[in-house]
Amino acid sequence: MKPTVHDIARSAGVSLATVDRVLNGRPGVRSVTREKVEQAIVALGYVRDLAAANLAKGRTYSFCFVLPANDNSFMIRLREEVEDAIRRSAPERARIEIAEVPAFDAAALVTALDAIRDQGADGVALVAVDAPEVRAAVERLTQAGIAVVTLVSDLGASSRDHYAGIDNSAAGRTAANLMGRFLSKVDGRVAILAGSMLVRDHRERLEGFLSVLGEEFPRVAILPVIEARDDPALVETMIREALRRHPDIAGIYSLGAGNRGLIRVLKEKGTASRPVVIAHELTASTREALQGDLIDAVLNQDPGHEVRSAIRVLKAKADGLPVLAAQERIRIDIFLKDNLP
Amino acid sequence: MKPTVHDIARSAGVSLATVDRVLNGRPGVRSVTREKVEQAIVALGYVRDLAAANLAKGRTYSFCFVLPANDNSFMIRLREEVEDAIRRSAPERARIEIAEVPAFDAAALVTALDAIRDQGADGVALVAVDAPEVRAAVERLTQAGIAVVTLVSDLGASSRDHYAGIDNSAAGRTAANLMGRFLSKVDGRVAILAGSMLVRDHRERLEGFLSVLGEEFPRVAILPVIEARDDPALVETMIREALRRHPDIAGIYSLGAGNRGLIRVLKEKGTASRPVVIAHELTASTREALQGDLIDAVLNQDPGHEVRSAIRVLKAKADGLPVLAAQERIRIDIFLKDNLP
DNA sequence: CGATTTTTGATTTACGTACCTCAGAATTTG
DNA sequence: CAAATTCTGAGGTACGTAAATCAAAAATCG
Repeated sequence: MKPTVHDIARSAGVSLATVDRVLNGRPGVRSVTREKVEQAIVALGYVRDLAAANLAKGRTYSFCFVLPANDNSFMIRLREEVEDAIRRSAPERARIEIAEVPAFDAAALVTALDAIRDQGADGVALVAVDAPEVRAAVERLTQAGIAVVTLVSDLGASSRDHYAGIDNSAAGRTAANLMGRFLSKVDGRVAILAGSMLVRDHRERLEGFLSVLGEEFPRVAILPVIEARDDPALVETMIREALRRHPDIAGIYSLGAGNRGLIRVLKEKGTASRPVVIAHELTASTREALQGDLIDAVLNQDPGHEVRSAIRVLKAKADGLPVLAAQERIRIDIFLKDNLP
Repeated sequence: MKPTVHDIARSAGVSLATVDRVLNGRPGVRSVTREKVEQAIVALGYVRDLAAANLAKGRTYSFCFVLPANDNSFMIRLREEVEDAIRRSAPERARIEIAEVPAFDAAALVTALDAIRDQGADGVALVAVDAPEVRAAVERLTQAGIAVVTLVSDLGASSRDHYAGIDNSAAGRTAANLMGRFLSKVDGRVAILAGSMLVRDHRERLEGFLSVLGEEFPRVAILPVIEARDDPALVETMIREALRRHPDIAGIYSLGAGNRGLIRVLKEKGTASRPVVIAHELTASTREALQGDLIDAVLNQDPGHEVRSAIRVLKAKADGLPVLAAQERIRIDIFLKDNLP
């Protein structure tokens, strides 16, 4: 049988109250006695029953997800996943809230974070905008004992407790590897389509892509990066223009969002004469394009996993427990049309 | 505040005991009263506090993992993951045991399963051998109210509650897609290396591989399947022989285990003149081969995820709760050297 | 109708932990 | 050495649910 506090009290020759004082770091225990109790804890291999403890404490976790008010498919999915989690949070003693902030707006994000700190919470998950003032706001949160997890997009060198998202540099490198091999003996140049170089994840993907393509596939030439602000309409016109001006485009790496526009152009070109295309995020449109042979591969991060992982980590941090790194690693899914879920 | 049994009793105008009778399906409640209580439950949105309930019941889950006594890297990892889970099971009111059975031995597996049924347990996870007598034994388990999850290898058309493993047919198709594209303009034939066609997952991978390669890359010729019983030494000699007899081998799909032997041969050939190689399962040796440019891609199933998922599902089934399908889908990881974890 | 059976209520104990109070013991201080 | 202070013990209540007992009420039967 699993040892309980009673067993420890008996084994250490002290009362229940003293064991409780030691376990919960309350004052009023001589160091000699404290050690006796601690030894008994180790000897018996006692582990506190978290369920019972939370029941006794009447503890409810209070978490807040700060999400950008973006309307691209991915962010919509992400929000839905959080809402799903909220629905499932009832029996898990967790109260999860969503705070929406304007996208790419560091100041608004800071305001939201400070508001959370003032109201109090056990943990915060945020899609980070990579700016010094955001780093400072996160610092204030952790200082206040609030667990902080960055979601999807990380915050460089900050005091956040955890990052629930993919390794974007590895994603870029992987895309380059696939692109290089898919192009194989084909001659031609590669176009890169990004949202904005102001966002950390896009920058990292680009960097990884360029480094591997340069090192391992030096014969593949690269066109200047096209920044289309993740906007389908803008993507469409810019890609159309690029293909017109550079008829030798043999590959396109779309590392941001707004792929609907890209896919419209590809559909016109047709399956046979289109370039090799690698894109990010499995959405309704990229999935359809994959199945219709308009896109060759989609690199994906699963927003459901990211949200659930963030919650698990926030809970663990709130309880002062370690996290299972292997479980919380967010993987880069590579989807071809043959392994679509 | 979350409603409790007391709130329901008050709201339905009955006593706590009656609410308890309804909630736990105990007899002695008129259907009129039962309905009153059930309406109150719905109206208040009551959800039973599982933690408190388990505490009260003193419930401990008892699960058993039936694993083949195989010594390939993958099965060793799988066993380690279960052992890790056992270590972490203390605070989770779960008692997990491992039962080892000879590999590929349906009779032994049946004996083990029946023994578990006799001893009693809440759930069983097994690496299934696809045989009618195993199906029958699983049927007996589920009849006895024991949850059954197949792990890694499924059992066709059986009464198992869940399968914690990858879609092997999709894995084979994906391998074919990558192989076809990596070969690109190269002429030559593809060799397929399998463990045994008696195992369901190998059969499914082969099937998927052949179908996509045949349909989408008809110019790629395929050599007869080499069965090397997942044995590194045997793999080595058979592959060496195949390469000698067919100097035009341009690709190798290794869909089983024993890749150490394959890699030894590849190392001799050298990075430049080796064929395109796609293998399964990320182990120390395949990882090294990937990094050393001896293998092009590794399709992987994460044993840690499989084990944790199996446990989550067994718990849910034991509690009569639904499982989150999206969370429990085991994904096919595609590793190139650029996205190794 | 009374007797019997079924249904319901009231109450208690328990699970393992947290947290509180109060009294008494041990220790330190003046 | 007495007084003040610091520890420690004993006991209780609570969290939300399960499970049991026993008595009372209601329904059903002959």
